Amino acid sequence: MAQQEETFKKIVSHAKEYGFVFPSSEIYDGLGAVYDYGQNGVELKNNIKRYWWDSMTLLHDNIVGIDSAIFMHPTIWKASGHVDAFNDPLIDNRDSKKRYRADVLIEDHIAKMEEKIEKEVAKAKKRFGETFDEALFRETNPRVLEQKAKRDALHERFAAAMNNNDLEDLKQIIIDQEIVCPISGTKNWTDVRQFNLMFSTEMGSTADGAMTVYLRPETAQGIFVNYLNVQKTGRMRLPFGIAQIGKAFRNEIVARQFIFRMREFEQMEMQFFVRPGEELNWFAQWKEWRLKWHKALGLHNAQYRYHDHEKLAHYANAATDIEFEMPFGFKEVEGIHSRTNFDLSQHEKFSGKNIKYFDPELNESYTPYVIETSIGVDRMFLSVLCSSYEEQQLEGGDSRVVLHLPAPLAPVKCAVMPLVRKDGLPEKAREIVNDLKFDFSTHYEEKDSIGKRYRRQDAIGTPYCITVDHQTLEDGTVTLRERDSMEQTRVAVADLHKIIHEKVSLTSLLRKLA
RNA sequence: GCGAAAAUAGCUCAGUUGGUAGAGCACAACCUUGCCAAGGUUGGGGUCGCGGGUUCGAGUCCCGUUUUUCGCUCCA
Repeated sequence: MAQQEETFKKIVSHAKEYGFVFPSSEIYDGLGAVYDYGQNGVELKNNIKRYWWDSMTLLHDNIVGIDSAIFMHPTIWKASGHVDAFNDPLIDNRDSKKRYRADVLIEDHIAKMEEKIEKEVAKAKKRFGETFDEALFRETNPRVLEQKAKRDALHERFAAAMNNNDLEDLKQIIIDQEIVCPISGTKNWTDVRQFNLMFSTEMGSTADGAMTVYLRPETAQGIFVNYLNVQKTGRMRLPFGIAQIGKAFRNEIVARQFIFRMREFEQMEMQFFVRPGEELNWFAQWKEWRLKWHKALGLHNAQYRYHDHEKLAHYANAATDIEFEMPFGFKEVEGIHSRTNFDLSQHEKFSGKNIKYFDPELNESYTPYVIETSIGVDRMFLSVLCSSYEEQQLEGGDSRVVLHLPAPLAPVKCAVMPLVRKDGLPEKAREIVNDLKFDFSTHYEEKDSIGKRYRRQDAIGTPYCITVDHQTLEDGTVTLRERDSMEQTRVAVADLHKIIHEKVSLTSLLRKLA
């Protein structure tokens, strides 16, 4: 584990040193949990997005894309449940230094009261045996009734406090009920504080009553509120999907682990609309397809697993994560959720508009069910970076750091370098660059020894290095050096385009999915 | 937000009981070599995270603050 932490640190510095990821606002000491993508990072990220987008929109004739705005009508977040669910009242125990959700503490306490009642009942049952009338006992036993009354009173007070956002009363409940910290066993609590995980800002001038709007905490809602626009204008029939890539924002209490959890992040989401009753079949299908998409990358050392959710979110009737083994353990990279018709029904309720789908085959209207696939671009980026990174020991005691990036994702596809900086070799190399640059991201390098230049390209994961030497001038061939094997082959300049294209184009990846 | 540790050149770090800021790598120019990094010469680059205090004098001691890392906590 310690070694993996070391490796992770090295990956983070490598990402900065080679222009993949920089801390945001670095010259002002940085901004917590916000990062910028550098010259190589942005290329890698764009390539990941392109791979996902094409796999959705090109390979499925029933999936189309949209790009919805980050600002949306605030009521959308009431309908989706984010206004309530993203507001957590938190409380700390001063002795154990542990932080808890105040509402969870109280709910646990209520559950304990429930247990007490059940214990009473079980005890009586044991005592009276077969003749025991459980229903009657529950309604008449004074101790059970007393417990029930206490529980109901607490429940009512708790619900009121939550509804009114009464943080003081939440704390008072914890004090009154003598709830102790499960770790320290003490009642030394701080005040309850509210953490709203949605960023908000004002739209319009404050003079005429500005409206509070939120930066979206997920991109999905932009798809839900547009699904009927797309369905009607695109003449889509169920089942069909809408894909979107975009930024989302969450004011995380603690955001750490590099770009794994950021306050501003990017999602690639596809919402797939299906007939009610068919959702679990489609859920299984997408679960399979999505893992295949990850595995098609053929990442060095990559490990994946499914993690099925036991405790489901309020909107879901099935959910699984695709987890990837990062240096800090298996972590969620993608979520696949069967969201039922929760979101669309909520929007129907809150907007007052009929947004049902008319199914011409069944000749009836209904609210579609939704399967969501949602992937964090930045997490995907991190997983690709981590599994590609290798410190390789070479023969003769040498070592190199190489990124075994899948060639179609690599920020630079090939580097052209003259063996020496004279005899017309630089000019010849420039000529080759000027031919290749229209189709591939191509670097030209003439500084330092040839070996050093190879190492620099290895460090950013460039699949091919093309070296121009004296023989090139005579017979029009160059050496083509492959990143992973370091092997060199002599090829004609005229064949370069075809050879590189075969290896670095997205097409080869996409064909694996078909 | 709580606790612990850290902050000196682009990177990795040294800097003695407080006394004129250093090394290696990297970077730039030139020379040399020419197929798997670290040859030579020269040069650029730091108000030592920031703000106070003690002192004749602070990178070094004291206080505050910011940021980062780790742990706790949270995670649709």
